[in-house]
Amino acid sequence: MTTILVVDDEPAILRTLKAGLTARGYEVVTAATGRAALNILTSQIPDAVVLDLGLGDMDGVDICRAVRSWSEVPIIVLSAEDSEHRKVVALDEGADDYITKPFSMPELLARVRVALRRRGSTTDEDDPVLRCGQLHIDLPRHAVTFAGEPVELTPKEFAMLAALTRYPGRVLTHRTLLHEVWGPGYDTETHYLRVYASQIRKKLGPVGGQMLVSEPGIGYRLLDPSEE
Amino acid sequence: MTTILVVDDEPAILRTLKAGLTARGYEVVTAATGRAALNILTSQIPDAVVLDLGLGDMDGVDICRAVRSWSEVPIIVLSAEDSEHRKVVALDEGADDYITKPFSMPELLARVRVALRRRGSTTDEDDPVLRCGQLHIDLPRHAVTFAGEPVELTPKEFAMLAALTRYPGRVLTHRTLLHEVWGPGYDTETHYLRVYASQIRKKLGPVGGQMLVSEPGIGYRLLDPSEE
DNA sequence: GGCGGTCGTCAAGAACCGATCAAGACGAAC
DNA sequence: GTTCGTCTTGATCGGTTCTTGACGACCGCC
Repeated sequence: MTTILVVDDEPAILRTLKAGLTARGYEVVTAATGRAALNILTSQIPDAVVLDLGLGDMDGVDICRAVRSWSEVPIIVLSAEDSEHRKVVALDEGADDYITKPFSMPELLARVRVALRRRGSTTDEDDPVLRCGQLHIDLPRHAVTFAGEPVELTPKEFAMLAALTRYPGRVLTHRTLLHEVWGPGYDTETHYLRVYASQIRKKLGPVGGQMLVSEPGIGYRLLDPSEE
Repeated sequence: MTTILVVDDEPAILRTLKAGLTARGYEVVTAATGRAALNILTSQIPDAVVLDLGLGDMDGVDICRAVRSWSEVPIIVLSAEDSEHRKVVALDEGADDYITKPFSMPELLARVRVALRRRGSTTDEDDPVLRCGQLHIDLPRHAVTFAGEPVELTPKEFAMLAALTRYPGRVLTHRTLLHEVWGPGYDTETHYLRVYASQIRKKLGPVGGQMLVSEPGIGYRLLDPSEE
């Protein structure tokens, strides 16, 4: 879910913006004061910020500067002033875009899309990898290694092991696992689990295989060595 | 040295822009036609582009779209038209900003700084030639070579191979590939992928063909020799 | 010790998926 | 309108994976 923080002290504009953005499927968080906005931005960073410069309690430019000290979240500034100097200052202090009121909703939405597009394309960090002891599961690559050695798993085997690795050390019930891997309607096919548990253990080798333990009558669990 | 490409067919504006940007220490390259601009952009990618939409020989939006197929260079669009629809289209087709003429030089400079600031933080060197082992893909020219030998690909084949080469060694899911090449609405047509994977392998030859491997049940992947 | 329940392993058939070939549909260029 | 190249769709083959059944091991309980 893409979340957008909208900051404006005029309830009418706030309402319009929220409606327009929500209609496009964004999750909208609102703030009516600069203080409230900063509070939100220190706890959960949204995917973009739409910020009215003319707030009651503080200058929008100060908010830009403050936010920029800890986050690169795109900021789209709205302002009633068409002052060139104001624009330049806001843009230089961290705003990514500056729209002069009155603005059109389609244009604002287009500029929001631009801001989000950029964010999406630069998410070039390393893959999120699930770990449990020597077991590494790279979800986007669908690659599994144990003690550095690659492990070849079939799709179902992979799904089952990934489900277990998501909650290291915790028991997943038969039902939960079947639901996760086979989908609904397989709640009673516990035999599948035995077969796949066996194959996974075999493929993980004599050492790794011992990580996958069954809790009789309940389900399966992946031992988390960091907890022992 | 920071280089900016300025595209405008009116000599007077071109001169003004060049003077303003040069005074701020940027290296300025100019083009008076869309064709000239694309020529420059296929060989050396500047750090930012200032593009007038109203060119004599082609529509600026088409330039945006074309450039976006191989580069993420920031594009700031200038236009005499204040049409909302035009703005939305340009922004959605790849423009990063849209300024309506007449504009002020300080504002333009501020927006150029915003564009460059972003680029600076995403150390994302913009090479229009993708490489993966002996495979070279020249995006702007739609040219592919393997081991120096040219490979003739159809548009769809090219798009699919380019998508894979953008992430060497990574699995792209069936969904992702279909989305990338055929657009939304083809999520289930995995047969297309098999047909095209087969054709690409054939055209890459016995050696190159082995680079394209399928991850059963998941998607396809281009082997990255530098990783093995 | 016998018995029912659960778990683990093995193996075979079925179902599915991927690769390839080939023919028809479609669209652009002339 | 014809021709050419590309895209789409169908058919088939070979291989892998999934499902299913059989069987033995283990445990707690009567």
